[in-house]
Amino acid sequence: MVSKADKARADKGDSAGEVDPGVLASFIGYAMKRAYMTIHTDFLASLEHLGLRPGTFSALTIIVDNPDISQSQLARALAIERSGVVLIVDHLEGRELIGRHRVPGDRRAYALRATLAGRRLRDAAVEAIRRHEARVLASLSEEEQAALRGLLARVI
Amino acid sequence: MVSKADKARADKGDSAGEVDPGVLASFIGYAMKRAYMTIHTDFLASLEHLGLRPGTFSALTIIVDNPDISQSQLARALAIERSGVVLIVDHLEGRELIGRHRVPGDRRAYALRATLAGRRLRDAAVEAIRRHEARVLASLSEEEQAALRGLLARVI
DNA sequence: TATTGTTATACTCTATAACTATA
DNA sequence: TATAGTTATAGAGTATAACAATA
Repeated sequence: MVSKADKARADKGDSAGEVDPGVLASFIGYAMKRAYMTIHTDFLASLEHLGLRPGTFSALTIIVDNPDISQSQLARALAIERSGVVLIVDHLEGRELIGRHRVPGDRRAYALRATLAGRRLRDAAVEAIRRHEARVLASLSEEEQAALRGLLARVI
Repeated sequence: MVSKADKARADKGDSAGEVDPGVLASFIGYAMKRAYMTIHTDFLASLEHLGLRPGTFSALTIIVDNPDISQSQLARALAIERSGVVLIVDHLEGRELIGRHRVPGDRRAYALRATLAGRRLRDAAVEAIRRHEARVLASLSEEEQAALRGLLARVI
């Protein structure tokens, strides 16, 4: 059965669903991208109220879990260039979420450490992300989530 | 046993592996991002010799599979703004991979159609991507690839 | 009034290269 | 010579807003 709205859209050649994904649908990478984008959009929204973006959250949580990490080590952990880390660390330091401390014995490097406010914000973000993941993966059972996790790990 | 190189790195605090992923490792979204990035990097490399990027490839293959699609429809299919489509279509048209044809009865819109060269380049890209996927998913059996595909579809 | 395509503009993320100070 | 951090700059991708032509 074709609804009036469907017919109107079909007549105008204007339905989003009418576009054939074609060969794209046969690529597992296409499904991966769509799933990633779906999750990522909700992920962004779930962190927005805390003033965090993916890059700032990742950096903050790694610093919390690795006290006295250097900027170069952080760059490798985030898989970005050191020049990019400077901007993120500037931002986090400006918000007093982390501090740049001197390293005894190497005056080139900084030892990055989260402040109390930084640890608290990280914990709040983790809670927000747990709620986000529960929301986004609601259609999968515990077993299926574990299976997905395992398959993704095998790809990496 | 600790190798000389490992010891040197440990002494310098310089091993990439020494950074604790911490709570990040407990997020399925983190595994998804890493798997997506791994695949995406190889995907980019697999299209480079054809002069295609993800955006230009996606647009080209959708145009091939949907002759006479409009730019607005293409924008919805790619989930980007119409202004972005203009640039991609300009590029593909400049390389004579597609043509902008007039639509009888609506002088506002274009009907996009791939040229012979466009269809051939699309087919070559599909072959390159099939090789890329075989490479990237080599660690998974056919059944596991199907399982991954199904789980990703459920997330979308 | 609404839609199609277009232009101008800006923002985010990331990379490259050159620089300084230290090692 | 090599490394840690910094700065300046540029590129890709995308978004927003305003516009002309057409519906």
